[in-house]
Amino acid sequence: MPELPEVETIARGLDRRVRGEVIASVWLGEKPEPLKSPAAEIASTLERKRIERVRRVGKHIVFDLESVGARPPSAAKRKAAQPPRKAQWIVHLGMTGRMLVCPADTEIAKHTHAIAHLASGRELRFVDPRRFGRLSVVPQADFAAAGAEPLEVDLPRFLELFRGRKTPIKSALLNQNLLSGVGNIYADEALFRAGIRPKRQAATLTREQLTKLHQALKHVLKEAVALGGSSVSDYVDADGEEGFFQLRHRVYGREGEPCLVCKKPIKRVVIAGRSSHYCSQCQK
DNA sequence: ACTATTTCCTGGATGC
DNA sequence: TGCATCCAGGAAATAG
Repeated sequence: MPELPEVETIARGLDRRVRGEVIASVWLGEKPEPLKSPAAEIASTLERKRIERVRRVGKHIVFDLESVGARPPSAAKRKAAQPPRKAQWIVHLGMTGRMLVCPADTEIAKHTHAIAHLASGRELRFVDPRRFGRLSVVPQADFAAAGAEPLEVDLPRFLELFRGRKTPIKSALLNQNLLSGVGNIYADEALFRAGIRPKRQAATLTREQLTKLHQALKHVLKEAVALGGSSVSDYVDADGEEGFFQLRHRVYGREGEPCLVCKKPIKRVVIAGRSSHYCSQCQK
C-alpha cells in the first residue's frame, strides 16, 4: 500500500531510470477504470514528450514532460493552436499499482493497463491488479496536491488543519485534503509515537499533543523514506527492491502482540473502515 | 460545510 | 482438494 515513503522511493527510482527518455508511443488497455483522463488525451499528451523529471507530490508520481517534436515550420503555424510544450503525467498507484521499467521483450504481466514505449527501446508499464490506481495528464505543468505536504508543513499550519474538527484524529490524518501522503500505516505509527489514541476527536487535542504529532509524523515519514518504505503485501520499489521500514513498525499489523514500550497487547479498532492499531496504555 | 458510510477491485488467507 | 467467504484499503461517491 504505497504511501508517501513508498511513493517517494518509487519516484526517485523512476527518476534515476527514465529521466531524459522520450516517450515514443503509448498503449492503453481496454478497461477504462484506471484512466482518469480520456485515453486519447493521455496518449496525445504523452507521445513525443521527453521525461524531464520524475517526482512525488502527495501520493502521486508526477512525470514532468516537455515536447521534443519538430518545431512548427512557420510563424503562422506557430500561432495556430499548438499542443502545450509542457505537460505532466500523473500516476496514482492506489493499493496495488506498480510502475515497471523493462526491456520491450519482457513478458506482459497480467493486469497491465498502460505501456509507454520509450525511444530507447525500453518500456514503462503500469500494472495494477486491483485497479484502484489512476492515470491522468495535466496539459499545463501545474499539478498540485489538495492538502499540505507532511514533510514541509510548519507547526502553525499543522495546528490550523485540525481546528474545530470533530472527526477522529486518525481520519483527519488520512484526509488527503488536509495532508497529502499520509496513509494507514504512517497514521498509526505517528499516533503511537505521539501518544495519541486514533479515535480522539481532532479538535480535543491540546496544542502540546498536536505539536508532538507534528514532530512524530515528520520523524516517522523521514525514517521510512530513508529505509525505502515499508514492504507489506507486495510492495517493491522501481528496482524490485523491498523497503525495510516494516521492521520498525511499532503498532501497525501487531494486534495482540506486546507493546514494545509497556508490553500490553496492541489493540485494533476500525475507524472509517480502516484498521487502526494502538496501545491503550501508551496512547491517551 | 462537515462527517460517516458505501463502493470499487482482486489475490491471498481462512474455514468447512 | 475444492469452493465459498472474508479481508486488505485510497479515495470518490453517496447519504445524512
